[in-house]
Amino acid sequence: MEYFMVPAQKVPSLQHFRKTEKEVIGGLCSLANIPLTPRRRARRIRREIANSNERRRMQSINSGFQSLKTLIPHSDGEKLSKAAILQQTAEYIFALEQEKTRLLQQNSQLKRFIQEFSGSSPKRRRGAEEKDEGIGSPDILEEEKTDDLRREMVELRQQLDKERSVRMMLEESSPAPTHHPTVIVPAPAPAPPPHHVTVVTMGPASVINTASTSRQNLDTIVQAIQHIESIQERVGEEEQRRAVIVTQGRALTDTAGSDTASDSEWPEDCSLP
DNA sequence: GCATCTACCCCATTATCGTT
DNA sequence: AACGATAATGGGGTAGATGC
Repeated sequence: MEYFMVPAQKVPSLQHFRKTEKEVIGGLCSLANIPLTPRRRARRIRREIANSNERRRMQSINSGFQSLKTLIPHSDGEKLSKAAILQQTAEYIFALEQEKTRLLQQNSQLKRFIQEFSGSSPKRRRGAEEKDEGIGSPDILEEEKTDDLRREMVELRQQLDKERSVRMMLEESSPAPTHHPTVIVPAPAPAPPPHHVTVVTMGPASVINTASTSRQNLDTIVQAIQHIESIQERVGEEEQRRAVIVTQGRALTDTAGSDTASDSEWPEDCSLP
């Protein structure tokens, strides 16, 4: 994180970064020891960088899938393909929306009951009595109405308790959604113009954005170097193995004419001018 | 305005690995 | 062995930035 805190004067401009990038690329080529024309060499490096970027992109997509997986109810250790994760997420959202609608309806129903109860205040009741005077027995009607409401209230309360217990059961059976830290992928927001950007003039978020972009570029190059190094290592190991075989006087005749690992690794580059 | 570069996205292909 | 899922890779398309 120290990387992001460097004072503006000490932060190299992207122009400078490009220069160092070229140096790194030059180093990469010499490191790989590949007999390439400069154009092909550059192309090769660009491809490595593109591959690294693509790898990172896929990783971010996968981390998104993992985040989704933690949010949908599923049993621990259950294997879910990406397609299954998407489908189940859609189903889960649909179910949640339905439940929300149902709860909202229930809520408004309860509100209506409350209003009716508070509405049947002594004052209003008295008025009703005056109006109904002589027509029948208002007290009995009022009692019936109250009984009905009471019954409905009890039913609703039972329904609510039932819902609650079902929900508790569901929560216990399915793992609680754990919010693992997800890989934060820089938003595809247009990056500020490289040459006009200094850390001084930008807000903290922009600083992090630009710095993280540079950091990512560096990471990409480092990954490319590591990739080429690993290829070299494999080639070296292969050569060592062959040397051992030769010194032991048990060299295989077909080994001499076979392609090297590097040949198969760089087919296009070595076969074309 | 145009050519070039770069980053990003998308797709097809291939390799690998686990499951049936 | 067949099959499905996934990762890696190569290559094309495109939008935005930049230099001329």
